[in-house]
Amino acid sequence: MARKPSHWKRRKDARPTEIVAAALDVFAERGFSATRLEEVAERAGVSKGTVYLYFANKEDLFKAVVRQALVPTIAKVETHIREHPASAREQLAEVFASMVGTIATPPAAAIPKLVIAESWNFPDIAKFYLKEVIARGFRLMAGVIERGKASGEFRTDVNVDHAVRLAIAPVLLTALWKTSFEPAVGARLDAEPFLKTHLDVLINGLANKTSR
Amino acid sequence: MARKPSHWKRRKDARPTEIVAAALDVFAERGFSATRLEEVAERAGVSKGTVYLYFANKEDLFKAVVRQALVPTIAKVETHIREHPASAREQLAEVFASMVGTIATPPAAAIPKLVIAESWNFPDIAKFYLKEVIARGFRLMAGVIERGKASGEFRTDVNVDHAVRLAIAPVLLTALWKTSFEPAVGARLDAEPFLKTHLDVLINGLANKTSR
Amino acid sequence: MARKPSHWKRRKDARPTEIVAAALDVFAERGFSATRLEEVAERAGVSKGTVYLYFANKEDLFKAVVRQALVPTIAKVETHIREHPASAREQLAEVFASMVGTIATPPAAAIPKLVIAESWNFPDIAKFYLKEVIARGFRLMAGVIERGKASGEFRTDVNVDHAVRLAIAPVLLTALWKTSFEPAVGARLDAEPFLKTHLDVLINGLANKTSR
Amino acid sequence: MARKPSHWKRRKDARPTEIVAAALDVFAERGFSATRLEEVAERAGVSKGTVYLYFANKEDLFKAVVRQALVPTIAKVETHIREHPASAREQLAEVFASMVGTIATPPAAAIPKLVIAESWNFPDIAKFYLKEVIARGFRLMAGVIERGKASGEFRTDVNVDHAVRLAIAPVLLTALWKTSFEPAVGARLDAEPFLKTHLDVLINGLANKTSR
DNA sequence: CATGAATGAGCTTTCATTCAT
DNA sequence: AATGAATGAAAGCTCATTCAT
Repeated sequence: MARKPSHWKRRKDARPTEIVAAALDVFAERGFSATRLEEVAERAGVSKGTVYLYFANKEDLFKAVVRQALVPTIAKVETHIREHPASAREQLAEVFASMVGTIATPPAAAIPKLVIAESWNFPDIAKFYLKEVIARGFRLMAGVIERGKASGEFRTDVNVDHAVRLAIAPVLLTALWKTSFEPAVGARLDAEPFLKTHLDVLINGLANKTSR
Repeated sequence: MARKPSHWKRRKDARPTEIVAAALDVFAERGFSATRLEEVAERAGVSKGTVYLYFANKEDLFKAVVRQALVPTIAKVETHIREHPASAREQLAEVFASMVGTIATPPAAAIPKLVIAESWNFPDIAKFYLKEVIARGFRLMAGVIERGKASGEFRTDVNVDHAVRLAIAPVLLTALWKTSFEPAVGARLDAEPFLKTHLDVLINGLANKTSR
Repeated sequence: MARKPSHWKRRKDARPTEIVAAALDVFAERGFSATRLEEVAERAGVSKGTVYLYFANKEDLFKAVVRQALVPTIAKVETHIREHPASAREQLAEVFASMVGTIATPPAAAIPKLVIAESWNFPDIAKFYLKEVIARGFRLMAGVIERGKASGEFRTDVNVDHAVRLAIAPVLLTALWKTSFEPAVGARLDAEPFLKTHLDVLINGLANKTSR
Repeated sequence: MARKPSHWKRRKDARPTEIVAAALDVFAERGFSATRLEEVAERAGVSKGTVYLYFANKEDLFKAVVRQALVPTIAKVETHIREHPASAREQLAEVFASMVGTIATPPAAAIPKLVIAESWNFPDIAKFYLKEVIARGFRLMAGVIERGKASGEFRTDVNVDHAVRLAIAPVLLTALWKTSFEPAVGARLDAEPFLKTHLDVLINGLANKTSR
C-alpha cells in the first residue's frame, strides 16, 4: 500500500512541511470545513494518523498553513522594498510588482480568501492575519505614501490610512477574483496589466497638482 | 388578538420569504457549513421539516438567500443611476453614495463574503453572482466611465474594464472588512469617509489633464 | 430496516427509559468504555443518532443509567424499613432481606461494580453514588444500630460508623461476586444463606453480653 | 558514573519488571482502558516499542501486572501465618494485621479493583485471580476457622465457607473504598481501627457461647 | 401544510500495534 | 535490543435529510 518506496528516509523534519503544503493545496481547493483530513494525508503521501502526529487537530493544521504560507510572502515584499530605495512613485511600483508575483502564485493566493472565509469560525486566524500580514503591509505602504507626501510628490490632503487601503484594494480584488471566479466561472483577469493601470491611476490620483 | 389580523393571512406566501430572511441572518453570522438548518428554522419560527417544504436542501436554500438578497440590492443602484442623469463625475458619486448604504447594512453586506467563501463548493452561485450582480454592476459603471471618456472628463488612455474594477475594489474591501475583521478583531473602518476619499482620488486619477 | 413495525407509537416518553434500560444491560455486560453506543442503540431498537437525541454523550447516558437504576433501589429499602418498625435485630433482618432481592436482580446488581470501576474516569458518579446511595443507606443502618445500642440490645463499645460498614461489607461482596466471578468463572455464591449467616454472626457479634 | 555500576547491568532482566511496575502504577491510576501504553513506557523510561518486546499486547501486560503484584502479596500472608502458630483468635488477628499493610499500600491495593473492573473484558484474569489469590486466601482462612471450631473457640454451627467470606468482606470493602471513594470524593476511611473493630465483632460473633 | 422524532452517512480523533532502521 | 515514526481500525458525535403522523 506504500505509494512511494522511499518511505523511511524523509523523516521527522520534512514531514510537517509536506503535510502543510498538501493541506494548503486542499484548503485552497475546498475551503476549511469541506477539507477532509484524509485527503490531506493522501496528498502528503501519509496516513491519516500521521497528520495527528504533528498537528493537534484540524484547526491547528489550518493555522500552521496560514503561518507557513505567509512568512515568505510578507518577508519577500518587505525586503524587496527595503533594498530598493527610490522615489515614492517608484517604490509604489516596486511594491506592486512584488505583490503580483505572490498574487499570481496559486496556493498562496488562496490565503486571503481562506482567512476571510474562515474568520467566522476562527477569529484567532483573522487576528493573526491582521497583525502579521495586514498591519505589516500597512506600515510598509504608509511609509511610502508618507514619504511621497513629504517630498511633495503626493497630495497632502489625502488621509494616509485611506490611501493605503485604496492602494491595496485592487490587489485584494485580484487575489479573490483569481481564486473565486476564475476557477468557478472561467472569467479570466490578467493581473499584470490591471495592476499597472491601477498604479497609473492611483499615482495620478494622489499626484500633487498645486505645482501646476 | 384583533390587532394583527393580517398576521394570520400572510402565512402561505410569506413563509419562504421569512425562512430566507432568517437563513441570510444565520449564513451571515456563521458561514455556510457552520449554519445548522435547525437554527434557521428556529429563527424563522418554524420547524426543521418546514424548511424542506420550500427548499430541496441546504444548498438550494443558500442559493435562494443569495438570489433574494441581491435583487433589491442591484435594482436599487440601477434605478438610482437611471433616474439621476448627470455628469460622469456626479454619477460616479451617486453610484457610490447608493452603494454605501447597501454595504453598511449588515445582512446584505455579508453576501459578497458568502459568495466568495462558498465559490469552492458552489460554483453555481459564483456563476449566478457573476452574471446577475457583477456583470450588471459592471455595465452600469462601464456606461458612466465611457460617457466620461466621451465627454472629455476622463482620460481616454484608461481601459474601461480596469477602471470599473478599480472603482469597485475599495467597496468590496469595505464590505469584506466589515464582515470579516470588524467582528473578529474589532478593527473599525468608517465606510463613508473612506469611500469619499476613494471617489476623490479615483476621479482625480481618471481626470483628463491634457487640457491643462 | 425497521426492526419493529410499531415504530411510531411508543414515542418521546418511552424512548429515554428504553435506552437507559438497554444501556444498563450493556454497561453491566461490558463496562463503560467497552460499551459501544451503537450496541446500546441496537438493543434499544433505535439508531445511534436517537441516543444523542436524549443524552448529550456517553457519560451523560451513564449517569442517567446509574440514577435511574438507583432511585427505586434505595427507595425500596428505605420504605421497607420505615414501614416495618420492630426491634433492632428484627430491623437488621428486614434490611438484609430487602437488600437480597436487589442484589440478586441482575442488572441493578451491576451498579456498584460499575461505579467502582468507573470512579477513575467519572469521579462525579462516585460522588453522586456516595451521596445518594451510600450516605442514605448509611443513615438507615446507623439509625437501626443506634436504636439497638440505646435499647441495650447491642454493645455500646462499638463505633456505629464501623458497625454500619461491617453490616454492608458482605452485601457488597455478594454483589461484586455475582457480577464479577460468577459470570467469569462460574463460581456460584448463594446469596440468601450467606447473608443469613452474616446476620446471625453480626448480631451475635454486636450482642450485649454484659447482661449475661 | 562510577557510582551506579549495577545500574548498567540490570538491563536485560530488569526491564520487564520495571515495565510491569510502571504499568501497575498507571493501571491503578487510570484503569485498564484509559491507560495508554505510551504513558507506561514513559514511566518505565523506555520507548513504546520496547514494551512490545516483552509483552505481546496490552492485555498480556495487564495479566503480568496482576500476576507480579500478587505473588508477594499472597506469599507474605501465607508465610506469616505458617510461621506464627497460635490460637485461632490470635491467628485471625495475625492475618488481619498482615493484610492491613497490603491493603494500605497504594499500588497493590488497586489490584482487587482492577480485577473486578476488568472481569468483563478479561475473564481469564478473574479466573486466575480466583485460583491464585482468592482460593489460597480461602484455604488459609478456612484452616484457621476449622481449627477454632475444633478447639471449641468458635461456634460449630457456622458454615466455614460463609465465615471466611465474612472475614474477608470488610477487607475488600476497605481496599475498594480507599481506591474508589477516597481519591474521587475525599471520604477518608481509617483502615486500622476499622479492621480492629471488625476482628473484635467477628470473633465475638463466632465465639462459642454454649460453654457459658 | 406542518411537525419533529428518527435516521445514518460521514467526519474527526485516538491509540494499540507494527516494523524499518 | 531498542527505537519511534507510521499506520489504520474503531469509536464518538453531528446534522442534513426523511417521513409517519
